[in-house]
Amino acid sequence: MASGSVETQADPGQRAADELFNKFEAMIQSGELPDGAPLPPEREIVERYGISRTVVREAILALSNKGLVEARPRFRPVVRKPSFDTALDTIGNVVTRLLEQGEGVKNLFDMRVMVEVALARQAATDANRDDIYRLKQALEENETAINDMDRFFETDIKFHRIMYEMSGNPILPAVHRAYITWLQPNWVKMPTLPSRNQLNFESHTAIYNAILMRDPDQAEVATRKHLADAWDQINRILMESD
Amino acid sequence: MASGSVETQADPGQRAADELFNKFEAMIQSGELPDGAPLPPEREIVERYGISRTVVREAILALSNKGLVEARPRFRPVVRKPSFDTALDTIGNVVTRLLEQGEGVKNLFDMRVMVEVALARQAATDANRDDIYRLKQALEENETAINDMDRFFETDIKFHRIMYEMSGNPILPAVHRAYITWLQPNWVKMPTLPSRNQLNFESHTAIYNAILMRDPDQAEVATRKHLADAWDQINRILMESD
DNA sequence: AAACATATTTTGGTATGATCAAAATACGAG
DNA sequence: CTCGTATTTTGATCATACCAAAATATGTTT
Repeated sequence: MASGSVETQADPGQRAADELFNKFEAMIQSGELPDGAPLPPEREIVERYGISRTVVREAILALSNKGLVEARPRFRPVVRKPSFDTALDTIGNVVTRLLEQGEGVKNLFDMRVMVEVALARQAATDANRDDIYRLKQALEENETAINDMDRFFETDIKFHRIMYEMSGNPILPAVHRAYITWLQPNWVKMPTLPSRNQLNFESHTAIYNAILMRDPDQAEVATRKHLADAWDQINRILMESD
Repeated sequence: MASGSVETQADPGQRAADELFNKFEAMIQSGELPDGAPLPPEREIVERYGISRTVVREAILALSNKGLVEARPRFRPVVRKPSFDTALDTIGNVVTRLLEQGEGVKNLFDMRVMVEVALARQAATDANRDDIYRLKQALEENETAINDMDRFFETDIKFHRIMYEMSGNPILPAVHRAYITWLQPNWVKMPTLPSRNQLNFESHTAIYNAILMRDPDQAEVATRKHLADAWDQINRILMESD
């Protein structure tokens, strides 16, 4: 298995750019380059490390591609501390392409259903008073927004977000954001009607009630129904555009 | 708002390298550059598109960073058709760093539990004869390997993999692979004993039986217990190394 | 003729230096 | 102090060159 005894720690055969990349990655990780700070000018890096600009650019490119810094075309790259969010952002492009083919969207949506069902069950079992309060809050906001398309959209997402947050696992809100980001484009084409808002609000209520009653099975049923409705609507749109 | 009349379709402000990147991405997507094919030499690309090598390199760099091609240091980059697997590979580095801090590993593990519980429940509800046969097959392989550490390890993973595959959703096997890849490093330090293998095999059996009995609740219980055991062992190791 | 060793050519990685346009900054007028 | 303009920085791109490793061609041995 092991190949040699070259002990430059990781892999010695790496290019200079990789080495620089690692240095910056470490600096970002350690906070020496705080979140939001701009990277030094390329030429400065060049002389500080005694390497060519080519290498510097490639390293920065890599940082950018991996989401460790945000680099708008002509601007100084800005540090973005890595998080699960940025990690998911990084693969956004690729995922988007993947979704375009075959059952892509359906598969991702199914994953979402799976996760949300699990969250609902978990909530029904474990949610504490505070969680439930927050959920209720969101539900009420949702209700007051039934006639305001934009706000309903927002509060709808928020209700779900709280479900993800209730898990207490910081990975899950990131997953939620990813679902939103990746599935949204398929949603927006959908004409929103107040009647649909009303329906969705009722679905949310059903989920909330099931959680309140500490009934995982009911929470699952309500969640499935809610998402199945949503899928129906999406699906109808997708069919039309084919 | 709108700046100019530069109509390079999408967003004109992109760098030359991005443009080239997109071209290659399209070629990969369309199969014009089939999976496994090496990219043309840099200098050839240079003259074909009339751009500088800098740009070519940056574009290739980006392809590499995003996982669309695989580029070992001194070798010609090789096309790797994007898939959920490669997408997850892409963020592997970052995720690994993220896991190192705080409750990272625990959080990812909890996600895994959540997903596998959902899979087990789903399997108990939906698994068809063929699925169950494959699972049984894996279970038997698992049993015969109890005294062979390496093979047990393999068959252990395979058992779980089949659970992920049974979902019929191609995203899930990719997720499984990601879990394995990201959590593995924390596992390997763990001394494996035949007695532990025996225990794990029994856990697998319990899950299998619950699915066979079409009992989602029992499938959930068995899965939770199995993974909780695994976590106990991991945790013990992590504690020691602190 | 096949296998192997060696000489050539190709090609990726890196370094320099230069140019251009846009961004950042300094500066001066109102 | 604010705003517009002149300077300076700086990112993006290009052209060229060199080196070492990889790919390939060539010749030698069995």
